[in-house]
Amino acid sequence: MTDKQERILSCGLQLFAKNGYNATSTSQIAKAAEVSEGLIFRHFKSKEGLLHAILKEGQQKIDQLYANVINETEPKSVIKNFLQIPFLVPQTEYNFWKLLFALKWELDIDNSVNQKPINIVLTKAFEQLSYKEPDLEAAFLVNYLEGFTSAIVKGDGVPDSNLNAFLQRKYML
Amino acid sequence: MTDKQERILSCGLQLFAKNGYNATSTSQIAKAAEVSEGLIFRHFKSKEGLLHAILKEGQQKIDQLYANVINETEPKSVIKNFLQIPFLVPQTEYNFWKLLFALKWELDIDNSVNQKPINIVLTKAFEQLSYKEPDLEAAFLVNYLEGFTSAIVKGDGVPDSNLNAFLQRKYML
DNA sequence: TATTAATGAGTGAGTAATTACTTATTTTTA
DNA sequence: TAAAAATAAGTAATTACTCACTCATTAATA
Repeated sequence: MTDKQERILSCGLQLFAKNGYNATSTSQIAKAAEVSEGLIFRHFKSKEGLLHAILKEGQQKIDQLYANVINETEPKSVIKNFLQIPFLVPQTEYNFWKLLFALKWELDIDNSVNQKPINIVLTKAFEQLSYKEPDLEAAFLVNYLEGFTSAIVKGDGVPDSNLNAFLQRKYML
Repeated sequence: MTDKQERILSCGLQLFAKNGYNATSTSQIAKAAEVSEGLIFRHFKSKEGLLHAILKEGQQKIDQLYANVINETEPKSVIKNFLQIPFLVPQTEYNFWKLLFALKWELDIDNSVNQKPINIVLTKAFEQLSYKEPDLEAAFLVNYLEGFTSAIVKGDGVPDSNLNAFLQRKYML
């Protein structure tokens, strides 16, 4: 991975996140990365190739984030860690999350593959805590977190921890 | 409002919702509406002008949807009606909601203007029901509904009423 | 009432600029 | 010195938008 290659990835992420995939041209990326436009196509074949390279790089970070939930065994900690997810994202990675949310609508790139195992683990946790309808409890929280994450990534400020503290009380975590 | 004018609005909404604003060209819209491309600019001045005309037309439907919550006085009904919102959207209007969600990321057109009064009314409802932290209860549900609505509009199927029934039990509505 | 003037809807053929991408060539590196 | 990295200068296609024009209907005038 050369220096210019990294700059293309970085500037590509930045511009895609800020202005959207379709509204960002390869010439803009080249100019921002101080690189000839042709180099983008030499390294990534196409504009879409560049996008997927960017996504692949970020996927590791997502997996790492979800690992705290999936690898946890104690049911209360599963729920607690799940609700903590948005607070574990460093602000430097907000661009990547912004891009993910946008792509869900702009193209049909859906990242919900990772959400199925989360849902299962979460359901199991509520089950162990003797909740009457564990699957619906899980679905409820998953939808909440989607909305919450969307809001903080959109506003790109530090997430409000009051709501999280409130939920920890509510669910006695 | 002439027939062709209506066709431009309708096809514009359809294509913007399906493929995104930036990925839809005015020539595509003209072809779909069986209209000369120039007519779009005669009536709506610009591509962005067309977009805003489409949004203005749909805004009424949103206001109508939220009215059931804001005009309600009985606190339990406020919460109940709020949670009902996604089920009141006819499938014929899914395109419009899809467009709203996409625009939130693609351009910076935010529709959260309407959400502030909802939040206030919802907080007041929890207050009247003697919840200890009504503002956080409201924020929790607002985030949930954002995630839930996003999911059903994205999957454009009929929303699952199980989750809603579950919440009505949970909050004793 | 007959004629003229004015208006708005609609079209088709343009425009310059930008798009994603290619190719031939040069520079850098191992 | 051979291979890889990088560039400059292209390409055809598409973009949002404009222009000059026709046609039909309505309003004003003689």
